[in-house]
Amino acid sequence: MGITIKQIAADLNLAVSTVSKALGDSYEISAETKARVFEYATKMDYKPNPYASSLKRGRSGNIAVVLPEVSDSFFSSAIDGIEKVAQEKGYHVMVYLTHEDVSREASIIREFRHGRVDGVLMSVSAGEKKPDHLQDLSASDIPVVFFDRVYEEIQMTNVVTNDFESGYLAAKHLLSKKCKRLAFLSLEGNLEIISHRQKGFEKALSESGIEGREHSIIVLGNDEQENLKKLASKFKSKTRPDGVVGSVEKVAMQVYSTCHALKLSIPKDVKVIAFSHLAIASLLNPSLTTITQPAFDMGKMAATLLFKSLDKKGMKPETIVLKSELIERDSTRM
Amino acid sequence: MGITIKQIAADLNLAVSTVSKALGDSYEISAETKARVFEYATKMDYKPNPYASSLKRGRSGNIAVVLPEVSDSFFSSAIDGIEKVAQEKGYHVMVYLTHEDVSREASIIREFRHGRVDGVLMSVSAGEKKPDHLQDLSASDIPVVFFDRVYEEIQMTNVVTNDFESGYLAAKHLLSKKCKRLAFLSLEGNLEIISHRQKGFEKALSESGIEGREHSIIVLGNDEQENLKKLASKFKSKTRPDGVVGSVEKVAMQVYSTCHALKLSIPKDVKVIAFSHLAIASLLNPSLTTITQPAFDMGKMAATLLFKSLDKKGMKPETIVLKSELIERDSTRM
DNA sequence: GTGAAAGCGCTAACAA
DNA sequence: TTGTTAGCGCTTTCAC
Repeated sequence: MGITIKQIAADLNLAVSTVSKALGDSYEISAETKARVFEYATKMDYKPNPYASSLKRGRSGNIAVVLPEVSDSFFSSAIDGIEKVAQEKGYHVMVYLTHEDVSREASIIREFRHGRVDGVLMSVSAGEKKPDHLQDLSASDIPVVFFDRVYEEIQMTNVVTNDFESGYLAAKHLLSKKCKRLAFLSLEGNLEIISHRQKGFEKALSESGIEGREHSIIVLGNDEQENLKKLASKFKSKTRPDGVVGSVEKVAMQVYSTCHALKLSIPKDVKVIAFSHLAIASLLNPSLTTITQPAFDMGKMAATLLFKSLDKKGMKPETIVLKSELIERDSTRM
Repeated sequence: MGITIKQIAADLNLAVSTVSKALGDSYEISAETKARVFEYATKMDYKPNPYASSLKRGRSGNIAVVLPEVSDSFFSSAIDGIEKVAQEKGYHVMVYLTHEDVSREASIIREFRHGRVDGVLMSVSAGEKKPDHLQDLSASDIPVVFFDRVYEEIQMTNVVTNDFESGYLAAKHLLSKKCKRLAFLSLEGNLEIISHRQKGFEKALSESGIEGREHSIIVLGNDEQENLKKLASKFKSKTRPDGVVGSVEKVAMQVYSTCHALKLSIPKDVKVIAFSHLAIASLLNPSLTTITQPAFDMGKMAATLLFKSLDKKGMKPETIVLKSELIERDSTRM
């Protein structure tokens, strides 16, 4: 371990507190002493022990990022944004993955109430159970900002995109391409973000006048093999959809796999549009029409809001809405 | 913040040390007292303040993961593996991104020598500067495990794949597909992992008997636009390669972009094989032949080795080699 | 079997 | 301007 303040004090014949103040550039300390201390500290590569400071000040300098997974391109970009802001602010980022497991999420979060982190950024995991732990977290005095997958039951600071509108536009897009039987690929587990997208989707359908029974909602889970089976059977049936909205990236990729396996042509047999942030959407076979969220900016924004409320406690919860963008590519071309 | 040991002691009319020992399940404490303490602690949801323990024991319970980026599928899978092991061990994972910036990497690492983390997992960033900071880090008493992008000058524990052999096989693969002008897409910045792959590539060429001037090494950088320009000019030239080895995922995607833009057919005009961990390689246009590293397992292995050396200090540096797998897809089919 | 006390490294009120 | 001291919450010797 590095040198301590105590050691510096001894070496320089000063009191510990003098050194501490000098390092903190306190007005109480003479320029001369400060210079001596700084010089020596630099020379010895002094860095404060983070845990001693944390203990004393009640701040750790760490923030937590709690996510379902990191291999989704949305989340990895969001981390990028978060990490950037954190580095600028001198904070350290602890990453926790829930893998959509609510009980794991709960036990992760419980750890936070005892000082390991000063604030939490979170995208909640899908799951059926009542999220008491989120209530607890928000009731604690540690600031939390939700992003993307928020939980509206509790009033918190949220960073989201225009999901309802995007779901609406996605369906509209497919309808404009003459699709007759639309399917919305949902994700099991009560995510508000999914249901907003779905409601937008449904609104477009009801406006279209085509009656509902032609359309379908397919609820997929966390098990890829299961999903592929479910999709295959749906896509082999008489009522195969000719237009599909993927509510998250993963399910869109599963549709691609299914169509490849069944030798269905995208976009001829099935048109596909998906909520996705994939940088390489344009390189897919065929290139994928996406509703792309500003993932990096959402991460940055969420982190910025978190730091703001760390600076001055007691900020009012607010909800920031960033816009997603529909980018048409070959998977929905006529 | 939660309740403290002191508070428990007061509430239960015990000494602080008694409570501490009881919670530590010390043999000195009577079963009865332990029971009382445990019960009360559970009821009050007591969790030790991590910084107080850290300060006292000299261990933080945190590990650092230092990576170039998180949006590469190799790294995100590796994080997955690391995080899994860490969660099992009760450790917390701090993520730091260098964005291939050596000086940023250096300043990140410097922070570690003062107790914030107990150990470091690292994949070094590409860069020209002499990595003194890595020397320093390895000289410090904090355990470090390098994975994938290691730095062989210093004897450390490493987790790598069979890069030389894979580079060799990649070139062999292209040669077996009748490619005549091979190109190796390198990454600027002296990464050993890249040069191993390149040396394997070159060995295959020299064995093939085809003379070297037909082949090329294209060195790409961190700026995507620059790279695309460089690739476009290369691919428009007379000496356009008809077989390409992408040394990392990103450059392979840039080749795809370039070919799409120039309307070159993969695999007819150019065959492409790349080091990549993309789950959706099979969904690309065309599906991409890959050399796939066991990213998740490498992360797990690296973390496991780190925890092992945290448990008992002074372990000998070792190098674990995991095997990559060549998966042929359409991008190299004849 | 329990408690008192020192101290991890740092900060901050107070004294000199 | 500098130094003394107490204490953040916890662990760990050592005494009772």
